[in-house]
Amino acid sequence: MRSDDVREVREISLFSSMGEKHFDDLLKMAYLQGFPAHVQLITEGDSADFLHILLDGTVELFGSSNDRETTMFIMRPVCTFNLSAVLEDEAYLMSARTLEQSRVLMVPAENVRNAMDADPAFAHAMVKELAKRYRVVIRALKEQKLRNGVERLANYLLRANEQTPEAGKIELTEDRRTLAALLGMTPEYLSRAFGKLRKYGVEVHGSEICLTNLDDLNHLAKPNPLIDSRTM
Amino acid sequence: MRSDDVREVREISLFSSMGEKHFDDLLKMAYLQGFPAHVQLITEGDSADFLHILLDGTVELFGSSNDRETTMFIMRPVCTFNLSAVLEDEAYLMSARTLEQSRVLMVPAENVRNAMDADPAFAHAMVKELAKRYRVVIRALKEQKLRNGVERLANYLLRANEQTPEAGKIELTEDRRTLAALLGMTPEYLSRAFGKLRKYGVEVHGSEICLTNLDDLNHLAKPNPLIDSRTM
DNA sequence: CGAGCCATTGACAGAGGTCAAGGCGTGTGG
DNA sequence: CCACACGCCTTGACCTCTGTCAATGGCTCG
Repeated sequence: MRSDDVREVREISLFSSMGEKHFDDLLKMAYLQGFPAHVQLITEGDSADFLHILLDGTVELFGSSNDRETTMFIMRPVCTFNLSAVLEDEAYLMSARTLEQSRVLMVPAENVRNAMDADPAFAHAMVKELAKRYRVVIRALKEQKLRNGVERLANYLLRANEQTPEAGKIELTEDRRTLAALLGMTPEYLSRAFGKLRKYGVEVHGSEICLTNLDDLNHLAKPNPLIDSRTM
Repeated sequence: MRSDDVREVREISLFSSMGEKHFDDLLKMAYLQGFPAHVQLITEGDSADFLHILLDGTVELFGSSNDRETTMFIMRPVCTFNLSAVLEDEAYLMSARTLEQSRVLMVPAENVRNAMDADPAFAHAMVKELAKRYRVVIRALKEQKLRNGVERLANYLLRANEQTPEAGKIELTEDRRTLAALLGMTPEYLSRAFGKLRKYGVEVHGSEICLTNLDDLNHLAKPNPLIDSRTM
């Protein structure tokens, strides 16, 4: 790794509090690699050789079974993925692919486990990261079991609206197919779900969505902080 | 806590490797409490004051939103629950109730966080526990998104069959309502799902289920180790 | 023996998936 | 520059999955 990169990595919160020596050991044999869009980084079932840390770009975590596939999460920097597989020294449970050009730091799993044992500050940061991820998954499972498709879309739009610069105007960053899989439905049904939201003030113009009646939309979606406060 | 209880708790794997002093500190102000069946232990949204460790009995974790409720997990000893809320010092994301008479160790959240910082062996055990729980949830989310109701039931039966003493003969431990909620469906649909499995050799006699044609059932269920290997 | 809870069943309705067709934008090669 | 192909999104028709509501019957427990 270039020394510029090392400095950059050093500063992200996962590593900033760890000891110098342990940090150097951790990055031994680590790669900081750039990938184009639509490259598969991880295949579920493979043994967890590296902890991946997304520094730039977008990565999709997805799962497959029996010729079906579903998007589990869309990851944006800075975050780790498949940390639990590394800690447990087991197979990855999710596959990963880039959705756009991305930079990923790949740290050998062995190094991570050693650093956890050697450096309490790093262990602490990893625990925080893992606990945070855990809560994201619990929220996703609750959403999947407690809401129907239209409600999931409505709440997704309301969450996106929280993070948008201009309130009421959302720019969808993922294509329809990916969004549908993330929300747990087919692209066809997603189209219809948008249709059903029209009378709640949701206007669709390609990847730009306008919310013109937040009261009605909130009334339909009934957002719940124990499901929707997802700081990912 | 009685000294008998302390000895018993000391031996469970979460605590066995930690230092004597840290163990004593951890259990300060801790309660080991027995509960009858059908008692609510935790309400989602409350702040996480205690780490709960199930020593005997059965506990159901469930989530609610908008007048709906769903069973998230059925916990059997020995295991922790709502660990992530304790580590993050945030609100519980799931409620908990006993399904049968149970004994639960309740450790003040503050003590857990202190012990994590003070005792690397304990921190290590907590990380393992958290990583294990994380993987259970990921599997549950994959199952929910990648399988329909009948397939979820079929795979549930196959998993139960793995842990039963007499192969092909399963004793269901939860009532139909709870099983249905765990599998993400209504009790009525669960009944019909059992009906659909009849021609795959699934015979229902109350809480006892016989699997008389494992080949056909496997062919329908298509179990997948990345979803079904759930050691909970 | 009756009240009440639970599981099942039937009839029906709505949610959501599948398949096929068509429109629209984009890129490419002639 | 245009024609065409291709991929993506949408729409319609249709069907399956799943939920709702009501009725029934078995079971437990007073």
